[in-house]
Amino acid sequence: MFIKYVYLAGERMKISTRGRYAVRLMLDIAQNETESEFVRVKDIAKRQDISDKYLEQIIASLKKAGFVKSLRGAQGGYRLSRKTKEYTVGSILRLTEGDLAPVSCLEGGEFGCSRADGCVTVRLWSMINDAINGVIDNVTLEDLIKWQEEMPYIAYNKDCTQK
Amino acid sequence: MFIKYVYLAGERMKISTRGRYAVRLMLDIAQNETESEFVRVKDIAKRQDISDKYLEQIIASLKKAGFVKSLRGAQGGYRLSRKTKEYTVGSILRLTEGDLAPVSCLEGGEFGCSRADGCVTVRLWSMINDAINGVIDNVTLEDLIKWQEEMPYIAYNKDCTQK
DNA sequence: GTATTCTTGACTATTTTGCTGGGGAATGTA
DNA sequence: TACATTCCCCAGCAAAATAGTCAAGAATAC
Repeated sequence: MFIKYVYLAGERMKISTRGRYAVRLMLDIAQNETESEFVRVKDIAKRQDISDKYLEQIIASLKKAGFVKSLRGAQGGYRLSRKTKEYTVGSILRLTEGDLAPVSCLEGGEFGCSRADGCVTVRLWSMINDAINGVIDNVTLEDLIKWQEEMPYIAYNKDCTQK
Repeated sequence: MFIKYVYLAGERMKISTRGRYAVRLMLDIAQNETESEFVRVKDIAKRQDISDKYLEQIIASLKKAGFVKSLRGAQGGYRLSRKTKEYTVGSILRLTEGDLAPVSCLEGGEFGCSRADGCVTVRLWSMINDAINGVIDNVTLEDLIKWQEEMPYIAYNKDCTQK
């Protein structure tokens, strides 16, 4: 044993697999559902190369929020409950990641900070927050699909092979 | 015991205490150093209400990167090695938080993803990345100080009472 | 010489992440 | 009605990251 600890970059300010998988999940359903057919988790799992058990867990929160409809039993599965342009990426991410504010102070409610007005740095965090929201609240599932169609080669619809 | 588990929002997409403390630390030094005097960690810890042992750890990486100069012994302490406008918030955060890209694929180098070109979602993560960098790479320590001076009441120079 | 202050490195508790697995309930088809 | 299928719910767990703490040592000013 020569090396005991190897420093790898921290994982802060990262979107977790839950959030990323949720976006891919919704995108997959959007692209594979038909008038008459539901999309099975098992198939999504295979296409996206994600554990189906983990996907089940993630889709549960999407179901709970009414983002998808489900049907049990044979020929069952999931489908979107609205049109693709009605889902912003932000709405999907917030369901699975929680509030995306870079510091808790900004979250408001129980976790907000009462002294936020007097903090310089909070002004900074607030700017970061606005910048992030400016993107995720203005990109919809429809946009993602459009981007994919514009791609001249095979699009993986996988953000990465990595975790 | 009635409640066993309480679900609190996840901590993803959050700037860690290390990063937030580092910004406050630099700001504190900037505001308290003089021509002849260094700023002691102990004093910063007291002013900022952060454990001095923890601050020592954080300032070590700032020292290592040449962001601050130090002097040991009595009357020793730390001071900035450059002008306040030469430190962007991004440079400070990246030192303590690592790369701030929201997904590893974007980091390039060892952690980058070779297939990034073919991913729709990566285009999205990339937009978020640009938005974040657009803020943190354009705000300097000098700006923070200016903001604080503009504040009509006592500014805490603490982003929060919270962790 | 002595008090002070930085410097280094190891250690630890807690939380979060990223899963896995078991069993049950509903549904369509034969 | 039997049965395979599919969603649904809950429990648990290993690895990693976070947010520190602790102890001992080296340099410096007075």
